[in-house]
Parts: sequence; C-alpha cells; structure tokens
Amino acid sequence: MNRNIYIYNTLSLSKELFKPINENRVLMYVCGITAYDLSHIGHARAYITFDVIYRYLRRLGYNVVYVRNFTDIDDKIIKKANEENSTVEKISSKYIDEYHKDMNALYISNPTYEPKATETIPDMINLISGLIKKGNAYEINGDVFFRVDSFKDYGKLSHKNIDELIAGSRIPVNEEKENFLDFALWKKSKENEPSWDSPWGKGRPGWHIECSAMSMKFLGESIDIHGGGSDLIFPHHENEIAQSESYTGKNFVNYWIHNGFVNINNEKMSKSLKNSITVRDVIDKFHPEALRLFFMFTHYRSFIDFSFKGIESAKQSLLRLYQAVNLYDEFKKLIKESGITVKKEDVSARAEGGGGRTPENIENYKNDFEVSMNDDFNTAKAISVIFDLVRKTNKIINDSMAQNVIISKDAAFLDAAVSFIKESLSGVFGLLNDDPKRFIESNLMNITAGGGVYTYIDEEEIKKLIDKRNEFRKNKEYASADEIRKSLLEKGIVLEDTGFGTTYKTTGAKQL
RNA sequence: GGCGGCAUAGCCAAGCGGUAAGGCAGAGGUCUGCAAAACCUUUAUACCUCGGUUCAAUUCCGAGUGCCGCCUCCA
Repeated sequence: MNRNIYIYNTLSLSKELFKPINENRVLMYVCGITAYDLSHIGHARAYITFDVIYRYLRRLGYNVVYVRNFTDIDDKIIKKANEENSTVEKISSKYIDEYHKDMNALYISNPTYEPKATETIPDMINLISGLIKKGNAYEINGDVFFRVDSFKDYGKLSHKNIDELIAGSRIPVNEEKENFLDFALWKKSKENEPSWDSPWGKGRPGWHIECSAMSMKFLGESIDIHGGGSDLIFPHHENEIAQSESYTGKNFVNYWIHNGFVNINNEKMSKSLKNSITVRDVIDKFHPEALRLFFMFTHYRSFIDFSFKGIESAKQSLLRLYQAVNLYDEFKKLIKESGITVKKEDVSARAEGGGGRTPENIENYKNDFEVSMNDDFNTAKAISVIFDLVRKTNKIINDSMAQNVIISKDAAFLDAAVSFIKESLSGVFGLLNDDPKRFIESNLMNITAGGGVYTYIDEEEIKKLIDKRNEFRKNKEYASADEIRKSLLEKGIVLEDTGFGTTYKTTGAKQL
C-alpha cells in the first residue's frame, strides 16, 4: 500500500505530503449539520466527499477516528421551533433522524462518533473560562466574546488580514464588542429559549466553540484532518483555530480540507434563491449511487453544477459499471455450464483468434488508481482507471464468447480485474451496493422521464397492448406487431424485448 | 473595494512543461423477425484572447475578456 498521499491544505493553499500525528492512526473531524431542515445535495456532496476520504484512508490501513457533529442548539432551530410551535429538542431530533435516513440511503458510512453540541456544554464552558483567564475572551452582560486582537495568527486560514476585514465590513458594528470581528463564545439567553447555567449566567453556546470543544473531547488538542464545505473557512474555521490555539497553545489542525460548492444553473444554491434541492428530490427519482458517482466524476474541490441531466448521465455510467460486473458473472456461469475452453498455450491460442491482445498486468491499473487517489483524492482520475478496466474485461469476455476459447493469461487477468473493480468501487466509492442483476432489471423496468419531464402513463392500457403485440409476434405477424410499437412510440413509450420479457420506458419528450 | 477560484470536444470532466484520461450523447459494427438494450470501434491538429519565458506551453509568467465564490448564517 502506497501511503504517499498529497492533500491540498487550505492553510498553505498547496498540496502537502500527508503525515499523521500517529503513524497508523488518523484523527479526523468534519463539521456536521445544523439540524433544522432536510438535507440538501450540498450536504450530500460534503459528506460523500469525506466518506470517500474516510474509506480510502481506512483502505490504506489507517485506523481512522472520525467525528462528525450535530449542531442541535442555534438561532435557526429556535426560530423553527417557534414557527412550528414545537421545541428545540423536538425539531433537532426530528431532523437528525431525517439526516440519518438520507445518509444511510446514500451509503455514507457512520463516523466513529456523532456528538451533539448540547451534550458537550460543560466542555465548552471550561474552554470559555480558560480563554477568559488567559485574556483571550471577555464578558459583557452575560455574553462572552473572543478577543480577535489577542490571537496574532487570526486570518491564517482564510488568508485575510484583519484591517481589510474591518474596512470591507458589511455588517453594522455591535457597539458592545471591543472589535467588530470579535465573535460570541457564549450568548445570554432570552426568555423562553433553552439555556444552561454558566459562570456568566443562563445562556447558550455560540456556534464556533462547539466544534473546538467536541474536537478536543473526542480527538485531543491536535488533530490531523478537519473538514467541511468551503463556506466554513471564514469565519467558522478561522474562529475555531483562534479559540483552540489560544486555549491550548498548540497547533489545532494539521490539514484543513474543504470541498467545493454545489451550484444550480451556475449559481450558488441557497434558500434565499429558492433553488435548493434536497437529497430526497434526487433519490426519489434516481438511484442514490447515481448521485455518488455524479460527485466522483468531479474533483471534490471544484464547483459542481447540479442538473438532472448530469445525474442522468451519471446513472448511465453507473449502469455500465453494473453491466460489466454482470457480464462477468454470466460469463463465469457459461464457462462452468457449457464449454468455453481455457487454453493454456497462449501463443497458439492468440494466433487462433486472441486478437493479438498484449497480456495485461493488473498491477499497473492498481497502481494508477492509487496514484490518482493519493493525489489529493482525485476520484475523477481514479474512476477513469476503472472504466478503462471495464472496457478491457468486456472485450476479453466478448472475444472469448465469440471464439469459444479463453487463454489462461486473459482468464487470470479477467478474474483479478473484476475483483479489483468490485472491491474499489464498493470499498472506496461506496458504489455497487446492489445485486447487479437486480439493478439492471429494475433499471430497464424503471419508468424514467428523462430530463425531469413527467409523463402520465396508463399502465394497464400499455400492458394490454404489449400482450397483444406479443401475440402477433408469436404468430409472426410482424407488421401488426410493429404497428402497436409504433403507435406507442408516438405517445412517448419505448418498447424493449429483453431476455425477461417486453418492458417499456418513456422518452420523456411527449405527454400522453 | 480586499482576497480567491474557474475558462479543455455537442454536454460533463481529468491532465498542468514533452505534444490531449474517462463518462454521457452522436456515428459505424456485432447480435436480434425488425428494433431496443448490451458489447466493440470511433469522436479535440488554435485546450478563452493577446503577449512573454523555453529546444518545447493547454500546462509557467504578464495583460485582457467572461463567469463564479468568500468578505453576513450556510456543506
């Protein structure tokens, strides 16, 4: 296993050789959601990105301790609770449940720990007290703020300088604070808000402090990787650094990893633009793995423009992957049952019709795959290695079936290749969770309206017509059979005669 | 205003100093009553423009154009 991973570090804005603090253990923290609404595809991208990183590091033999938190106390949750005449606790636990459903549906593996902010309040209070003692924070009437001026490295992650931040300020200065950049560590609670006792009276934690507290509680004062969406760089992660490093005097995080945003029509997805798409919107219509693969095709740091057309394309690619694995399974069955001969004499076999193929070495592909993943988790490149392999295995199988013979070197390569395909797709990318045969069949049966156009279909009527047409076909009355197919096509229904009967799908272009 | 990112075939997207991965769509072929599906083959000789460095640039540097993000809660 080649562990020379290069990771793009937001701190240095460059790729750095990854060296974990402990030789065989990786400490990783990823900022989770604020639980007040259904997860959107931006969340999906973030957590799929880190899921792949998590899976890959484990595959390289690292023992990864992975923490992904929940923010279950915050302004937005309080607002939602008020709107729905509910409680903060009920709202957050509801959306945590929904989130888990989505994560499971997307085959995102469970982190080692999933702490909630509200379970870590005492740790936060300790942290804040320590910061006050050290002069890094101050209290004003029950609120506690972090004194940004006290941390000389402020801005090192987002590469901003404090003076310019002040000059470019878009928000009104809070007169109470010493400096408008100072951020809340502890907020005095208002009436009817959840609150906790603290040395500064009843209140609740500010947002940033929770991640520092949870990271330190579960992983220690210094960790290897801290990740999240690129929108968290400033101010959230910048603030985390300030708090944590002021408190411990140690380096908080060695590698900061941030994933790029999901755009809709080339614009940022946001609630205010009313263009946000939930995970449910996608997986109601497409296989969850299509979303995963859609993300894998683009490097995690790039923007990605979401469209159902793109998912459709990814779905087709996914089908190709399943088809390849299925073809192999069928082929193995064929070898067993009927007689495809495995020839040992490579030279003569190839002369007879092996196609002059040069024997392949699976190690080259494995190496290319690893080198790609080691280069800042370049999944797009790694997946292209897999597709190369797919073409090779399909070809070997096709040639062998046509000639009724397979040379032993090809047979060995084929076995090794398919097992690598399966293992890397499922192990690293989290794909191929379904049985290939089932996946393919359900896909052909699937009534898809391409491009997001829904079509009304009278299923009974179509089934009757299909039966009628098959009668004609049995009697070799092909003209009448074609007539039925043609009439359905005009309504946007495509018939397909497959090995397991006649199926149909819609073109999505026409309305019934 | 400050900081940062991006611009590669019809679409999506890797590559980032040695002459363009991969996917989708399209075309041709194999198979099939015909089709479809599947599989194979095929698809970039100005890599936004103009300069520069170099034996060599899509890749580095400079200028320009066009998109986008952060600077406010946000994955």
